[in-house]
Amino acid sequence: MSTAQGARARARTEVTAAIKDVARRQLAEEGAAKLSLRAVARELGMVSSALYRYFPSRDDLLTALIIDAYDSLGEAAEAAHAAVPGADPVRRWTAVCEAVRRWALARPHEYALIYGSPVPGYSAPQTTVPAAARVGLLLIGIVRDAHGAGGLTELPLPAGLRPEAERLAADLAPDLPAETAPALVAAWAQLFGLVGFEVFGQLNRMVEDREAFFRHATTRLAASVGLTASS
Amino acid sequence: MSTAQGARARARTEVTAAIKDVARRQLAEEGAAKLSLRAVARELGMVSSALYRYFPSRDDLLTALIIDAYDSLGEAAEAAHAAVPGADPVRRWTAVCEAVRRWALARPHEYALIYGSPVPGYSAPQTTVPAAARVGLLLIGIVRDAHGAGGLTELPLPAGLRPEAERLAADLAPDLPAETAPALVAAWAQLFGLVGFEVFGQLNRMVEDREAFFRHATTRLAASVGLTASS
DNA sequence: GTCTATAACGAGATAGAC
DNA sequence: GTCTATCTCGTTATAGAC
Repeated sequence: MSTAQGARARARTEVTAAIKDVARRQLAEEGAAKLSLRAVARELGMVSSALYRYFPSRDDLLTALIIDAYDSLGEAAEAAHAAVPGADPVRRWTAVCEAVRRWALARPHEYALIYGSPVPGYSAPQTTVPAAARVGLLLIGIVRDAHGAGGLTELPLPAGLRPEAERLAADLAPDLPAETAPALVAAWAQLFGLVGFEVFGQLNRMVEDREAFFRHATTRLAASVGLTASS
Repeated sequence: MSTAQGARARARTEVTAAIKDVARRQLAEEGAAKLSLRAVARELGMVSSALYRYFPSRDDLLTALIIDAYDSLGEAAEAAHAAVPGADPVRRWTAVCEAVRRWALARPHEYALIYGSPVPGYSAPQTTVPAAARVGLLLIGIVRDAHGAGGLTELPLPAGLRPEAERLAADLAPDLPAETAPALVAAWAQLFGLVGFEVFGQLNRMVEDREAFFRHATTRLAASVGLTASS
């Protein structure tokens, strides 16, 4: 973070990074459930007790890896969003979705860590929330911009969902019409359904041109939250 | 299977079932990655080598659990489908989606086994494919019936996706319009995105009335494959 | 033939004494 | 920080009971 750090502090961040790198490799080979401080220490030529100076417990190391993964994904999504020229919200939406997909395909094990099965015996602390929210906030921002430009389609909202929609909207996007909020949450979950199916192999032997399939599906997702082209 | 089985065969199926029951409990407690033949044997008062009469390897036990889970889910979905009175395809669609959701919420660990992160070092054999396909085939059948009744909405199909759409349609539903096939696969993946987000806790502290949220989202999924009410 | 139990292998994790 | 004794694991060979 800060550029001016003493040699001691720099050494500490370097060792911390090395620990996380090795842990990530173990994640890929054995899965998060078997992540073991001892094995990480062995691979680093350290003794396990030395690791506790950097991470107080295995769960804290896991938490750090989870936050890093969310942040890396969020960064990739934000970079893709920023790189889209023009103001077309559908283009921005699909660019973010594509970035999520590419990130997940490049790092399937980190994807599994944050969007796969929960790790038995581990419960993520609140610390992970801000990093986890980045992609969602980005998607909300796209819809908000489109709404500001007057280009949001109206969406259906059954009477039974109205209370929940208003609660959600108050939490997530008070400036958007209430019916947009559940549509956004649903689209967000559905995006990760599409990505997860590809990353976890459920599309094997079924979809071949995944690029085209995914692009079409996410374009229709954009429509499902009220976005229309070049508004 | 066959009702007329000797005492020997009955004993065998009973022991097989007991092994799987204990294994399922271990799945819930430790996760699939740590499923251990020895621990299962210990809990059954058997010796580990005896299990090899029933399952040639740990992976074969895992495979059996996976197939059972897919079949249990498929059965629940098919029962829900059969219980819907009338011919409204949207009602049938949402009933199947609801059944999938309820099944997953009641058995989160079995859900994780089939739709969560892959088990490290394990690769599912082709034997799992028929059981895994049941929910998908059910959804295809609903759309096919609606199409037969002349009640399918037209769907957009970008030029770039046409070859893939036709390949998919030839594989999955030759009697349906080509543009329906990718929409169906996408809706299928998105359904499990919605379910997975709820089961794995991603909706915690966000969506409260999950019943209403899910119903609305799956109703809109039905529309995304071309279904309309009471056709 | 069908099953269970004993014993063992090689590999890896783990706990504690030093 | 190191070493050792003791656990776990999947899997196999073998011998004996029904």
